[in-house]
Amino acid sequence: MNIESLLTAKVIEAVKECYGAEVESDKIQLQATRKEFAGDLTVVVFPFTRFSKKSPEETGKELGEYLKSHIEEVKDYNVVKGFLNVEISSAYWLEVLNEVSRDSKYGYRHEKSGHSYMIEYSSPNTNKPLHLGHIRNNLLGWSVSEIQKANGHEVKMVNLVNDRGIHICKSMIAWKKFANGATPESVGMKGDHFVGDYYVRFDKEYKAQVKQLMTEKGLDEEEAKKQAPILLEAQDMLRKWEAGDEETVALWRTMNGWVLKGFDETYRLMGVGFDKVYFESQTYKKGRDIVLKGLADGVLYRKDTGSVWADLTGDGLDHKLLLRDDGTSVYMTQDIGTAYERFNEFDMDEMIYVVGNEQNYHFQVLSLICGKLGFAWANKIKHLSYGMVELPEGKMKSREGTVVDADDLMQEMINTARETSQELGKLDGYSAEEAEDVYRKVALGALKYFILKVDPKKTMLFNPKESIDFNGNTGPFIQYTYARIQSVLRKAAEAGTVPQEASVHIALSEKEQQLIKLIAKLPDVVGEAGTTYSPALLANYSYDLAKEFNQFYHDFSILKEENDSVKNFRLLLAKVCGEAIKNAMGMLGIEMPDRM
RNA sequence: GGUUCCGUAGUUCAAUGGAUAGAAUGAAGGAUUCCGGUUCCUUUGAUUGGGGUUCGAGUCCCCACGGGAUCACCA
Repeated sequence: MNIESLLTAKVIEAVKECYGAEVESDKIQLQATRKEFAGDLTVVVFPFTRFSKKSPEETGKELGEYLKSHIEEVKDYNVVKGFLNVEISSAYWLEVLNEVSRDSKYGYRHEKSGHSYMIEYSSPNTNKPLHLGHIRNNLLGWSVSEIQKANGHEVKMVNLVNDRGIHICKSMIAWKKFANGATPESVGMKGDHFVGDYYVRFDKEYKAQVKQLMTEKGLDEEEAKKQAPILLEAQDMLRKWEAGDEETVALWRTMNGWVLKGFDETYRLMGVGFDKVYFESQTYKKGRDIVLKGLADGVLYRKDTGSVWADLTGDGLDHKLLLRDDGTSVYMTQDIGTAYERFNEFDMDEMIYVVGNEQNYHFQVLSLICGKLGFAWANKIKHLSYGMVELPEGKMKSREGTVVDADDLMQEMINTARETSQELGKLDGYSAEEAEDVYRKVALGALKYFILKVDPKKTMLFNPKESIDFNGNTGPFIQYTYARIQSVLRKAAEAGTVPQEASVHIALSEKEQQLIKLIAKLPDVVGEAGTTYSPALLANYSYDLAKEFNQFYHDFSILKEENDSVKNFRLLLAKVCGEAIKNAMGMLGIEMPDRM
């Protein structure tokens, strides 16, 4: 039993004993004592004053006295205003340290929780490469999945690739017209970039045609936009695709193949992956039958023109189209269909969609309609919504070409890491390959940390230069601290000292105890996973830990300590701290280099 | 305009309704550097405004102001 639950139980007991009142455990507020006060854990006593009918100070003293005499580990207590600060014995903290040191997977829950999640993230379009916004999506999706796994939940990571529609046809038309049979291989490009270029090429041609129609034929802009020949060609191609035209489907298959191969490379470098990949081309017709059944059941209604709608005005929303006049599906219809199939297939406790906040409305409506259609799983649909990523130069706008490409960005980060590192020459003795591996870890660590440390729902500003700084609240700073710990341990090992379990007779200094306390907090931080910000919590926790270690390291001579048992204890503390950092950062997908 | 999210030091980010709102970075000064690009200390500086609920509000409620997103027979 850890000290928190013991304290909670005893406080309940004390309130009953002293004031004859029953309180529930969730009413007991325990928090880490602020540094400026003596003590380790603080009980907020305000809630009990209504039972004690005494001042907060007096109540705190009575409870403190009870705890002190009933719990061995409670060394002392003090009361400041309405806060009961409890001091825990050093022996307890040392035991915690020893316990943690035995568990290399510290921070992970080892038993299964029995809960299961499906997490959909990434969900790219196959007409252009991934950009900075996708990076936030991918990192969040992957990290949240890892955190849920660490909590003992079963997690299925899935990707729904949007591989059909007019946008794909645009790239296809442009390729047909302008490529002269070129392929990614023939021009030496990544497939997603190659296809993306033709998408841009389409847009350029389209704009030129619209302009031409306006000046030469005197059409107004709206009309010109509808009549541009290249757009008509793309629309025609979509019809052919849907009709299963062989040549069109073959081209579609080839070009999608190029793109997906490119995506795979990006995902690999980013360090994310999926248990299952869905393709919209295989699912886009789903949902239609469900909607028709809803119509038959009177949950939905049909307009004179033939289209099918859901009336959500009763829920403060609008009417939502589900089937067009011609009977075909829209995005919402497909999502209802895929959700239905997924819940049939896996019956998970929660289905989390990691999608940008521009689709908040969509998911609100999705859950609502599924509920109206009578599906029990409607409230298991969760939307992990995240804000846009902006750059110091301002917003990304695809129209203005200010979109930051994911591959380019990662490559630039790696280049920066290489330059900084080579200047400092700390990797001398490493082979070129080993060194490259370190640069990659640092670069991606910088990127991931910077993005994940921010509350997902907030619009954030990504500054590449700041992110790769070796100081401050950054990934590389934490990696650096970790590398230094490894270096100290190597040095110690060379001298023949390998940290063993620490003796319980050692007197702990404040700094040492502080560090142990922080390490002990890791499972709680991971346990926050239900909230959407848990990656941010973990990131900021890792930083606190690294910073605390630096202070600890600065204050004590680890390698020069002459007392063997003290030296052993400090080495052990360093080792455990390093492992905690590694585990916490691991859930963010950030790798720790042993040297950098 | 409707809906919704956000608004915290110069800047980038924190703060389960709890104590004197924390870091980082920037600027100024000082101390230290046991393998490390250090590290530490001091100074500077913030809850958009107004009401309300509460023992207690950056956090919850209402209003105003400012910003983002969304409001397609696109996905």
